[in-house]
Amino acid sequence: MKEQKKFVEDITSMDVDFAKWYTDIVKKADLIDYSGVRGCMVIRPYGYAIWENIQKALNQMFKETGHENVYMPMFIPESLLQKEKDHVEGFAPEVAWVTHGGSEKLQERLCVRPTSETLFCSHYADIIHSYRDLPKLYNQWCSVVRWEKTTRPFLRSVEFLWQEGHTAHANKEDALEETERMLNIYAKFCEDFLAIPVIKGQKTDKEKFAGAERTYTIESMMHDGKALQAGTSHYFGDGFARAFDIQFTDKNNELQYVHQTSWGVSTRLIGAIIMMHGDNNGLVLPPNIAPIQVAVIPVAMNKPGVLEGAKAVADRLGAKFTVKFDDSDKSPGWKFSEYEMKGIPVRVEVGPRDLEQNQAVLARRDNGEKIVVSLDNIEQEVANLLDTIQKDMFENAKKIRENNTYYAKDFEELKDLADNKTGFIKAMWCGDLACEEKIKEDAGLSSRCMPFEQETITDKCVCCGKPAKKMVYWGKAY
RNA sequence: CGGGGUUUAGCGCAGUUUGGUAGCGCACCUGGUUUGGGACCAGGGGGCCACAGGUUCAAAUCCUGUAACCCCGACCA
Repeated sequence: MKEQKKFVEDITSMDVDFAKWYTDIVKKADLIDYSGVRGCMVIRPYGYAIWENIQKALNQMFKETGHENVYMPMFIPESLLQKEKDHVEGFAPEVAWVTHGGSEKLQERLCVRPTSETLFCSHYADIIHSYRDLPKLYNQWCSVVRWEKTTRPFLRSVEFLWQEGHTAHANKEDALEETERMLNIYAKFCEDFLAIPVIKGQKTDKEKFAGAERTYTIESMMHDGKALQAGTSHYFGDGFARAFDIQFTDKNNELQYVHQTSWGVSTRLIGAIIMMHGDNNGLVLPPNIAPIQVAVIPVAMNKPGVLEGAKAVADRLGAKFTVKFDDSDKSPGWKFSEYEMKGIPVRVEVGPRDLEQNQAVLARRDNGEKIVVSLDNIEQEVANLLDTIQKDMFENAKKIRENNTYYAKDFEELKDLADNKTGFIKAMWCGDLACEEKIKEDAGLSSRCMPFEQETITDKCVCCGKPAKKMVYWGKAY
């Protein structure tokens, strides 16, 4: 961020206390409110509107690739959850249980879904019989519950909103292709809509999803250099199919197990937007996801013609963009700060001087620049500006990531970087769990992913010096 | 789950040391003047001082316990 005048005094500066800055924004931009239940938040209209835009864009991409939306129950009988061993071990520590219905104790307790693999599998076992039934490409939008010990709005809460796709395929190749396809969709969505650059790669066995054979991930880097897993796509092989007995008859009249995938992104993406783009004046939203793209503010609106003139500009822009016209009797300065806090990409000021000269002032949220444009082609000017802002925000985010990405050739370098920098560290790895654990233990870094785009830094593992198998991104994560 | 902190009006806080009428700023309501970076004047409304027990003539204040939230670490979308 360039040196930018700070207009809003009651947001903690991000360089003073990043965590406090984050919670200030989340509250002051009216995204959430805390609720009476520990770790659960009220998502307020403005925050929810961002989520609705995320849903809208992703839903379209899912449907274009043949997926259908469904809804599964929120309760999972204990016996069902128990069916896949790795899966239950991964989730058991953080599930919430329902033990009573009214005053009656239940025969079998029900878990509130932490994720719905087991429900989809049990349903798929019922409805898949023939190769003609495949693939099954289902997705659901819902909330899930994980009894997290420490929580932060959007980044980690006890209940959160997400989408989970669950698909069943006739063979390994189709399933793997689906796993990659969905990861690519997530990556495209993050980059094109959220202006968040991501690194695509595979999780190590230690970090992969409970029950998965492979987990693909998109990893992003926040403003403070810490890593955030923005989305994951899992390949299950036929492990769940065997546990849940999901079989079909193939063309040769032989019984086969299906191969499955699952993939999800959550309201955590909203946290990513905040931490990626926000500044000391508040939220900064990429135009492609902002619930309000343009705020039109009349200045000195009791002067003759001003209110009407400004309203006319707002109406014209409203035909092409989502526009907020604010004719409340707050002072213009108050409105400027308020819409900056809320991250609205473009502000249009219309005052007596402007109307006299057939012009308006456009102010960019991302860098504070103001330009004066003619009213004649203001729609085009605003369209261009929104476009430029979206691109600049992405480029800026990329620069932050580049400036905070390091290389380590040996353990000493790795440790030194871990102690003195926050960011991604690229280093070679032999593939042994022991080394991954040692790096976590001694340097405080977790493996973020083995990127699809591999580089060769050295031929030896950064930890043990044995021959390296993969280049890995390491970092401190949210 | 460890370590620290907080809890008084919608929000942010003072008052607690030394017990004695519940306060300030912002927000809110009414009327008026204003408006190019969080306007001003006047009037007004709003509180079981987190909860439960004690001590006392008297408790926001002292004692005991409980809960919620925040921050920092270990585990996770």
